[in-house]
Amino acid sequence: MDKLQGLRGMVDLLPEQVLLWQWIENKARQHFHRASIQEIRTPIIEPTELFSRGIGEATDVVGKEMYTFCDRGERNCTLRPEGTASIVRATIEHNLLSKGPQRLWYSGPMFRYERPQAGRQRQFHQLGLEYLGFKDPRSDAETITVAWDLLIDLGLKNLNLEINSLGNLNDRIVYRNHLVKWLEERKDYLDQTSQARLYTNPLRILDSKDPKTQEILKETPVLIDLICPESRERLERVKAELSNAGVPFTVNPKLVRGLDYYCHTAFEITSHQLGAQSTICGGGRYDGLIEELGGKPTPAIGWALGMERLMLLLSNSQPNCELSQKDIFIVSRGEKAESLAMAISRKLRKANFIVENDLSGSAFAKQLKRADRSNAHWIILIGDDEATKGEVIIKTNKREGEAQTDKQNIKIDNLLNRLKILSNTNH
RNA sequence: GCGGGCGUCGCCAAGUGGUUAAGGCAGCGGCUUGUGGCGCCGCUAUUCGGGGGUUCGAAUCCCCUCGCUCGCCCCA
Repeated sequence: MDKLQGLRGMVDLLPEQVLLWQWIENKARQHFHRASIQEIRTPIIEPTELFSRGIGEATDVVGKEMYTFCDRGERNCTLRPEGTASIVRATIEHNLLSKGPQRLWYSGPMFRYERPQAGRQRQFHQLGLEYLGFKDPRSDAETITVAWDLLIDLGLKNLNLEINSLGNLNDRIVYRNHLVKWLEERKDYLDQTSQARLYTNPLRILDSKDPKTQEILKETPVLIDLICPESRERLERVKAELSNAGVPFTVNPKLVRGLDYYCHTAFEITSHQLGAQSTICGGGRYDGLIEELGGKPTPAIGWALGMERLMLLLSNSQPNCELSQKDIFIVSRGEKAESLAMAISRKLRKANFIVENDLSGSAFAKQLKRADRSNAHWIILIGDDEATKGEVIIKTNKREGEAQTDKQNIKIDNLLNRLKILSNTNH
């Protein structure tokens, strides 16, 4: 019989890792809550068209990375490769903007069919933020600041924030022509992929990691010099607000993002400790997307951060999320005692104690060994003798250096009170 | 989709052509049929990701395949 395995690029989160995830999720929830940002949850399957129209037909994500299939009703479906399109769809579908601008956050699995590597999986998780109906440059600054503060609060160090302005649609068309013309004159010096990209997606050439291409790009005209006055003003204001907030950043004129919908402000937070996939959080403004998807023209900005990449950084610095502490470990042997242990464990749980009941039926010595390792504060021990007398033995778990511990017999009726007293004096 | 590295027990591993595949941790059982971190003893891979081939003989060599991993591409 062959061993069954999970699908390539799909990763299980084991109990130990889940603790860290929960810790992060709680932090994030606090930050969002305090910034008046509300959670939204949308399905992970959407009509394929939502993404092909929203993200852009020519992008890699849509072109070759989507999990697309037909359901039994012949609908063309896709597992979401990112969150923004879904949020926009839901916002339009339920007319949320009629109540005014929306500050929303989401988290959940995304799917992209790529070759897995460090910081990249086929199912991965994003935590994201969308400000819909916000036009003022302060909204750009606020979203970025929320991301920054969260990451700092999580204990991350050595982060780099880069921002850029992509201008408006017209700016990009003008710039694109400009850039293509300029690069055509130097075509022979470009690397293969960049040459191929010259007419399909020339802006992405700016991102090339090829050293020779990078050398040429040093001289290249940059979009930021050609953007419209409105966009320039916005960038200046965003910079000013970030400075006011004490958030360090650099302007990177070559920062372009892979999804078509971005305009004006674009930004990325990266860490060199991540390997090749160094972006931990990325986003930007998408003023045209809502209209593109059938809503009224509405400005918006948002970002997403990769949970797995965050975990990668956090597992180096091991934050202070402790293993769940246990209050009580119950050891029992014999049918009468075992039944009593069942009843007691339930009673104690109702009183909010964290209790593990040993169900192995193995010898006392074995069960006690397990109790020892369980990190429980107290051990309750029940044999048939005790069960018959209507009592249990309670001991404190051994600590380092202690040779012996007190044990005392207690009537079952007094157990709960006794434990309450003990837990008040003990910790 | 394209490159490089790797794949021996639940985990960490030794072994690089020759009779029964080290060791450690964890697990289980015992010493102690009912009282704990230690110790001692025992058990736990007919099999080296899978399939085929070379050979008298393969975990060790060759081919294919699957998986993991790192990088390219791209993105969070």
